[in-house]
Amino acid sequence: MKDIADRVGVSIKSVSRVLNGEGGVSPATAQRILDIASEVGFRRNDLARDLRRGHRTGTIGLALRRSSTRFYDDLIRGVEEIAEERGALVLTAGSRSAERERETLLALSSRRVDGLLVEPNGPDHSFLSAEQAMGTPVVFVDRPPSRLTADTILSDDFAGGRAATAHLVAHGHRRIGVIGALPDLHTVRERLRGHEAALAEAGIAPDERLVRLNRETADQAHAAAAELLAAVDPPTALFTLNNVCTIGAARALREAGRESRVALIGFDDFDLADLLTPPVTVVAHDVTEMGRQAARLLFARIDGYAEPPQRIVLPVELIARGSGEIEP
Amino acid sequence: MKDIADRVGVSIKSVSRVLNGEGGVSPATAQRILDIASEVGFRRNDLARDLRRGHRTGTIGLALRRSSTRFYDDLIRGVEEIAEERGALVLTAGSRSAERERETLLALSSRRVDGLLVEPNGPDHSFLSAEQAMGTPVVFVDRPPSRLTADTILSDDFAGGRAATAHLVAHGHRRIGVIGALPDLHTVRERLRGHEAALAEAGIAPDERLVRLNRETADQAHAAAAELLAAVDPPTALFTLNNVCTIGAARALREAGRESRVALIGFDDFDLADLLTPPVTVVAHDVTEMGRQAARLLFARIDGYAEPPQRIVLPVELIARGSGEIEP
DNA sequence: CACAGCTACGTCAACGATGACGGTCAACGT
DNA sequence: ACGTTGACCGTCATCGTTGACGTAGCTGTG
Repeated sequence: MKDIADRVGVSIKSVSRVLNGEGGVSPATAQRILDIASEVGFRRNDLARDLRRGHRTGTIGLALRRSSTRFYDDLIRGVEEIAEERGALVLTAGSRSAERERETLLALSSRRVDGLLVEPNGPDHSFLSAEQAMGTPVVFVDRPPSRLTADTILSDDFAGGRAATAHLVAHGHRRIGVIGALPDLHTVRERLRGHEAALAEAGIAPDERLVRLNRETADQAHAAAAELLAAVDPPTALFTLNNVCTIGAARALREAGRESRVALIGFDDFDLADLLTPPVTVVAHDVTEMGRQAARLLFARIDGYAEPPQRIVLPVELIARGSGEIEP
Repeated sequence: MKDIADRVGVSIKSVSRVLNGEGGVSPATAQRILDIASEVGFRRNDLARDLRRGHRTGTIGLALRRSSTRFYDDLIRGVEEIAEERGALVLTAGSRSAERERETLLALSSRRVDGLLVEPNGPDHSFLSAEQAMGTPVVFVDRPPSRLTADTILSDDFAGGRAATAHLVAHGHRRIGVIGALPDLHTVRERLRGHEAALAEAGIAPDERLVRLNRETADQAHAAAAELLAAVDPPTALFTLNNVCTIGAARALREAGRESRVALIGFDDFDLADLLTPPVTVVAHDVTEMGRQAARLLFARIDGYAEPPQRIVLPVELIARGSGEIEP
C-alpha cells in the first residue's frame, strides 16, 4: 500500500480508503489509485487487516479425519453451501491421527478462524475449552467431543444399528456377523449398541465370536468377512458398521460366491450400492444435511447465539435394496 | 502475551522468548510463564507472528472444484502426505464455479499462504500472475492454467483416451459412443482427442452423433447413455470420460439389460469397479501420486527452486476387468 | 582491579493495515 | 467580512508479535 501511495503521491490512508470503498476521496484520485493498484497487482494483506480490525476473519475451520469414502464430499458440500450464503471461507484441514488433530485444530485456531467445525478424532478435546473461552465457537459433527461440552450434530447411530439388526432378525437371521472400525469411535459403539439391543429384543444371545472390530480399511474388512464365512458355523447375515467395511464385505461375499446366500446390511450409503448383485441394503443418513445444520449452528454461535450447547440427532433411514432381504 | 507478562512480572519479550523456546530466560521464570500461559489458555496469534516474521506462514492453499467422486480424497491424501513431512498445514477450499474459484484463490492468497495448488476451473487465471510476482508460487494440478504460465502436473489424458478406444477397436468395435463432461475442460478435450486419434488410426470415420458431452452428473450421463442405446443404430461400446459418467452409463446399461452385450471403458478408476457385473474396465491414473508430485514441486518453488515452469505428465494405465473386452 | 564475556532480561521499532481524530481549503450563508 | 460546513486528505496510535540492540549484574581472568 505504501508503494501505491508513493507512486500516486497521496498518503497510505487514502489508498486504504479507496480500496475499502470508504469514500472521502476524489474520484480522480481514487481512479489513479485503482489503476496503480491493479498495475502492480496489489493484494491486501488480510492478516494485517484482521489483526487491526479485531478478530473477525470471515473464515471457519473444518477439521476432518478423512477416513471413509463419500462421507467427506457430502459433508463438505453441506458446510460450504451454508458458508457461501454468508460469504465465509471454509478452510478444511486433515486430522488423520489424534496428535495431528490437535495440531490441526490449534493451527486453525491460532490463525484466528471465527469458528471451528470438528469431526473429532482424539480421546481428549479439553484443550479446546481455551478457544471457547476466547470466544471461538466449536461445533462437533458426527461424533461428540470427549472431556468438553460443545454443540454436537449426530446421526441416530443407535437407532440405525438397531433397525439394521431388527431387519435381519425379521428376515429370519439369528447368527449375524458384525464388522466395524475402531471401537473407540462413538459411532461404532452406538451402532453396535443398537445391534445388541435388537438382538436382546429378539431374545438372541450375543456371540462375541461374530463381532470383528478394528477393521479400518476395506482390505481388513474383507479379511474379517472371509474369516467369518469360513468358520464352522458361519453367520447367515452380515452387518457392516460403515461403508468401507461394507465394500470389503461385499468383495469377500462375491469371492466366496455367497453374495446371494448371505444377507448384508451396511451402515452409510455409498455410490453404486444399487448396482451390485444383489443391490446392497443400507442404513443411510443425510450427511450433507448434517454439514448444513452444523454450519448453521456454528454461524449462529459466531453471531452471538448463547443458549446452552445443543445436541442434535438426525434420523437415519433403512433403504432395502435386496442384500438385506435374503433369508437364511 | 501482555496479560501473562503482567501476571508473571516480566516483560512481554520474555514471554515471547519462552513460548518460542529461544532460551535466555532462567528456568524458574520460564516455568512460571509456561504455567500461567496454560492456565489462561494462551494461544499465540499466528497472524501477528507471521506479519512480523515476514511472509512465511507454513501454510499452502489447495483450491479444488470438487466435482467427481474419489478423485479428491486421493488427491488430498497425496498433498497432505508431502505437506506433513515438512510440517506444513494444507488449507483446502472449494471453487465450484469460476467466480468462486477467483474468490477462493484471492482469499487464500490474501491470507498469505506460502504457495497455491490449483485444480483450475475458470477460463482465465491471469489474475494469478500478481501472486507469482509477489513470490507466491502456484502449481496447477490435473489441468493446465489458462492465460498464465505456471508449473502443471497432468495425467496423460490423450494417451489414455487413445488407449481406451484402441482397446475397444481391437475387440472389434467400430461404433463407439462417448459420454463426457464439459468440453471446455482440458481433460475432456484431450481424452476426446485421444479417442479420435485412435479412430483415425483404425480408419474409422468419427460420428458426432455418438458423442454426448456436457454431462456433469451421473444422472445426466445415465440419460445420455440411455439415448445412445435407444438409437436405431446403437453403439456397440461406450467410452465414458470420467468416473461420474461411467457410473451413469453402467446404470443405464444395467437398466436396459445390455451390460453384458455392450462394452464399457471408463476414464478414472473408482471404488467397486471390480464388483459390478461385468467388472468395469478403466483407464486409471494415480491421483495420489499426482498430489504428491504437485506438492513436492510447490515446496521446491517455495524453497527457491527457480527453473522455468515445468509440465509433468504422468502415465495412465488401462486395467482390463471385463466390461471393456466384450465383443460386438 | 579493570575488563571481557556471559546470562538474563528489557526497550524499541517494525510487520501492513485501519480507526479515531485533526487539519486545510473552497463554497456558502448571513 | 466572517463563521460554518463538508469534501478531501493526512497523522498517529494500535492490533499481537518478534528482530535488533541495549543493559545490568555476575563470573572469571590476567
